[in-house]
Amino acid sequence: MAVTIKDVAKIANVAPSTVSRVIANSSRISEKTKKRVREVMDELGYHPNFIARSLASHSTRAIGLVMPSSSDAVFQNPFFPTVLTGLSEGAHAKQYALHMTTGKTDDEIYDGVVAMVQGGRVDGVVLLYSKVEDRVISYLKKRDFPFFVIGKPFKDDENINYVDNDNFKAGKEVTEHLIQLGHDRIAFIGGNLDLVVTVERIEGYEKALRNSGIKLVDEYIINDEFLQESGQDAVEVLLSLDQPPSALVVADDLMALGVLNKLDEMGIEVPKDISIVSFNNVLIAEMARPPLTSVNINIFDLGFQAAKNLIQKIENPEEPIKRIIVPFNIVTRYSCDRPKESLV
Amino acid sequence: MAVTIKDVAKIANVAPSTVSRVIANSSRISEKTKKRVREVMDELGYHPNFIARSLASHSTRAIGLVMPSSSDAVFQNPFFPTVLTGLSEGAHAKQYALHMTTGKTDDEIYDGVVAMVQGGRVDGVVLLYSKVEDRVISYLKKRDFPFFVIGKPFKDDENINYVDNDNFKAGKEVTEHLIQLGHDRIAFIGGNLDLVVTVERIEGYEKALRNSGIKLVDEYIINDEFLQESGQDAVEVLLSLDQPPSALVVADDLMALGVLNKLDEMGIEVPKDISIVSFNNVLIAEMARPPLTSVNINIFDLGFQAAKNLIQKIENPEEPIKRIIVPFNIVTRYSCDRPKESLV
DNA sequence: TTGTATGCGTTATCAT
DNA sequence: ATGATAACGCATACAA
Repeated sequence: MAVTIKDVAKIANVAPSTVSRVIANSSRISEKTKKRVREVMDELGYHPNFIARSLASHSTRAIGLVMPSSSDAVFQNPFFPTVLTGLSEGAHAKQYALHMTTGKTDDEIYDGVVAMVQGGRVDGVVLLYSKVEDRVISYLKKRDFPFFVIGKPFKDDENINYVDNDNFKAGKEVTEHLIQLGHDRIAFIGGNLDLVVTVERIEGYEKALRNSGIKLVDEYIINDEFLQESGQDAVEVLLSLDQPPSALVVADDLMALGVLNKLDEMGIEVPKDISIVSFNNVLIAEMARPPLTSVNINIFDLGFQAAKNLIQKIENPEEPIKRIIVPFNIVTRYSCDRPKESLV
Repeated sequence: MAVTIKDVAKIANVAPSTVSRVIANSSRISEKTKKRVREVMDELGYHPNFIARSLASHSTRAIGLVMPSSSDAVFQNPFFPTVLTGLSEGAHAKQYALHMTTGKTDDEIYDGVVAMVQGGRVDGVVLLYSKVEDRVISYLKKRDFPFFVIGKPFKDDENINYVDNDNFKAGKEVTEHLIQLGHDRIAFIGGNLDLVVTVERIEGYEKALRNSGIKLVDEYIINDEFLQESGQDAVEVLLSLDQPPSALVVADDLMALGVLNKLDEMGIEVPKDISIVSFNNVLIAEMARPPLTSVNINIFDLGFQAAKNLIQKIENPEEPIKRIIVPFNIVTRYSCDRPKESLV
């Protein structure tokens, strides 16, 4: 058995409760006693037992992470490690640890969350956006358990804590960027329509077009999974139109890479023949040829803010519902240019 | 407060200990009682408290993950989420959860591990290879705490559980692949020499050359961080040699992407002018232009085996030291060809 | 300022 | 086959 509070107490000639108070740095303990006790702790290599502490104090100093199903494509996206880094630093700053459950199906995930929460393993939960949200969210709400969503929830978003970008605005600005360059045939290649992020970016895109008096073309909007293959398919469809677009708004860098490859295959040059802007600004945006103009959504901050604010909520349950909007900025690289007069 | 074992006991008219036995599905409880107790559990929505259980049973059913420092480049590498997926599935299969600590510096990481272990938060630990290993490993060994390393440890590897590929063999086969195509001016662009993986791949590379009677050229071996920029620098140096190489072995896909970009800039075509093979076979290997021939090291399995075998070790402390070698295979794509007679 | 006693929700050891 | 009771290691209300 490891050294416990009692061992320390015995050697320091104090009561266990005194040791406990020294650990908590209670103001009601004399400095002299503190010093002596601390020396003994060092001497014995004492470390508090988190489990016992949790049981007695009803607080674990751990926050639960609900991942998308591990079979999901999101896992392959560089978005994921980055947001994790942010979460991790946000948690670490307040001495919290991260606790993960995963599952291959939505049911497994749900069960994992329930076990984690009811089992008292965590003090709060962060949901990395995915489709399971519905059940998990309603469960957490019913239990009145502290949680934050990264990305905007499907519904009831006034009553749910979340951290997100202003994706409408991002979609709009990115489209305006292309309009300013002179484009008026702008297509949108997006992700899964079940995701709020996709819908909002499309709406921003449409708003920008409308504001500029450019008429919307239904065929210019294509949605599919956040995968690179779909990027490729989309390109084929778009470029076989009578009036192919001269610019593309692509909802994800990885998809944009697929688009880039397909265009290369077809002998179409970027940005000479067609312009591209994408979202997320992960490493590959920079490494693509040409380097992609991309919206930096500050993925790290998304995670960091989620952790930070969740912990605030945990430590102060009276905190009101919060919706944190992380700013974005467009990182201009070399994938956009003025339109050519004709394409193909 | 949540519903406890006592509440269930009271309503089911049994002792708390009986309920506990029902949860454990003890064979010494009659089916009739089990049924009744279970009904009450469902009725009340009972879920066992992990914390209390852990305290009493000295087992947390959680495994700790030691990440590289979050500022590290590894975090940017797609290797990371994939290995995490493997770990997660391996853990989940045995109903274990994952518990993460991270830190920005090696000291923070070390402290995190100590707190996690001494605090009794986890039953075992998996180290995702990094440079901190030294202190952390010696601490864990001293405490005789169950752990596995992903990747080969720096030293003392006969006494440490690890999961790894045969990187010597991989380096050798990949080089042979190029030799068979007719190359004899083959360079190696590797990662940090502090990493065992780098050293082993180089040794395999050298072995292959020696076996074929090709003499080693010092200038043909360049080592740097696992980053894309270094890939670029390396290319400049290599191609300015009197006898520039006709083929490159690159230790990581991400680096290879940097190499590819640089070559593209210089107007050198792959694989016509120069051939490339790389390692890890992450998504970008497939998405690069041209798609890269890469060594599939089965990253998922690295994680999965680590979790699985660690849990075995936890549940059966008598298990001997294990060294698990995960097989690899070369995935041939379009980045290799026969050498041209002259380059530049 | 410090000590004593009790409880947190389980599991485990004795009994019966 | 089941019940009573003592740990597990710590926090805290109450005493002193």
